[in-house]
Amino acid sequence: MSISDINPLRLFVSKLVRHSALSVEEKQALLALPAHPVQVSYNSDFVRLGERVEYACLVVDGLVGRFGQNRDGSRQITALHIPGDMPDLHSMISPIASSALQALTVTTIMKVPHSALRGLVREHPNVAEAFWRECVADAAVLSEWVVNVGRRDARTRIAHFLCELACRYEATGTNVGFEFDLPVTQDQLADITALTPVHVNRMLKVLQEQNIAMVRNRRVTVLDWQKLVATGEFNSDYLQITKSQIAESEAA
Amino acid sequence: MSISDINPLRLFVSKLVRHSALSVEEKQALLALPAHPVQVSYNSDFVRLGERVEYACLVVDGLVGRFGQNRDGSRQITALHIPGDMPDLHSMISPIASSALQALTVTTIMKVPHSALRGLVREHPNVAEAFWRECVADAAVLSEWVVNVGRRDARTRIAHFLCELACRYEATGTNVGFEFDLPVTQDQLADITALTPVHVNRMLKVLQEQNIAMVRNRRVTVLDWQKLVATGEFNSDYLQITKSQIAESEAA
DNA sequence: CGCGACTTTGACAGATGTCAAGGCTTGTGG
DNA sequence: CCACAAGCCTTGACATCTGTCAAAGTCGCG
Repeated sequence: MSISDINPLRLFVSKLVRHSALSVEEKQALLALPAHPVQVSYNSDFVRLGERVEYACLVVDGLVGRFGQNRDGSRQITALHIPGDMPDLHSMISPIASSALQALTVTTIMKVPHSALRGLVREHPNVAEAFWRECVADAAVLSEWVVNVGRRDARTRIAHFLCELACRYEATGTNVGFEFDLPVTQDQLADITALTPVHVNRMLKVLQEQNIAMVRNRRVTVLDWQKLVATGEFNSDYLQITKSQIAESEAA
Repeated sequence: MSISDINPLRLFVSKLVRHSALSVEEKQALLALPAHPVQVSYNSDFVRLGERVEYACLVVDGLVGRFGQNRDGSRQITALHIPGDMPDLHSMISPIASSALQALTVTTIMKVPHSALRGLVREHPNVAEAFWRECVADAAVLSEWVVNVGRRDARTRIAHFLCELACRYEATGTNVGFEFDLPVTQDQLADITALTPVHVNRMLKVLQEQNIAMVRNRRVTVLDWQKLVATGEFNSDYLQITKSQIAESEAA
């Protein structure tokens, strides 16, 4: 089953259910949200810094990065979003984009009008709370990224990122196991980890030589999950996902 | 007038009003929130990682850091909170602390029970929205910190931090101008900027030699604001504060 | 086949970290 | 009022990690 066969909103609802209890009606209202799919091409900004947006985006397929930029043009990805994520859910509350969103590969998103989101939230305060909680969860990830980029050396930093992504994919139930897609160039990985592409390359080589993980052809193969977690100093608590919650969300 | 003479909740309300329109009743309800002051001593964690908290904290006086930690014990401050901030407003929605809070100096906080916050929000959905928006604003700062720590060199990074703090203090109206308190040791500054204390010291020396800013005796003196902004590559947009909004909030 | 984008590698440079010693403040107790 | 201790700041010498530059190799695609 390809990811695109799933109702993309369903993925998002599963994600909400991981941290918020929703009634049947609330879930149905969410699934009934109007949304139209848009194909976004590789490397294109589909939300620009400072722009006022009228809709929030749901990632259906592909990968979306939130970008920060420097005077000298060097880029930093401050958040990475996989299918089922809404990278700018917060825009429904704060519609001036505080950073740009870019597709890191060919990706398809769905635009969900703010008007619909706001209507939904007005009817269902509990959903508002779930949305808010979702924003808080994203902030926890941001906070961990500050630590990652600030205080861990290159090899550790990359390992940590791979762990995070593996867990997040696992939680969606669509890309499970010790092998998953990472449709990202080493240049983009450098923008994620705040390293140079050359150094990313070196560290990936080391990770492979040490039989920890292999990144090749836009695909990650975890060779030794224990070691990867250890070298990444990874503790998944900040992601607020647990196996049991995943099982529960499946029933959504 | 000392900062502690102001009703601390008033500072917080002013902050909300910067981005959210609140009615008179809503403001009054906020100001009527029960809260009792607590003195927190230097370097003490008053919220621990993983702890379930029953109240959110309002910084009244002093400085609070949100901490991330590494296996090797090195620390990273992921957010800094000044008087008028609620460092863990989000805990009312997500009560398991995703990181520790520590006082960086002798500080006084007020504990506001979640029950009261949740009651208020139930009565006033518009306040819920303001709270949510406040959390989003905090996330925007986090995002900027990822860029700062990830992509700027040491001197730039420190300059950027000083600019941010100057603007945030200015917005509160309590610590205005080109000189402000920064009751923080160089070790703590290192934890904020993801540098070593030694290197922080070297860079502060450079900033002073270049007549940009002086940090001495827990106090910052901006020698040339233009230069500081330039060397920090600082653009205050992400803080979502403008002079006009400050004026407006004064009327709150 | 050949072009373009990406990856890989080596040699070298530069920024920041590490270690260690000494100087300055500040507060305390005699 | 002095002496001392503790914490903080400052500095220098040196180590290390990561960045820079440049060239060659690989891969996929038109």
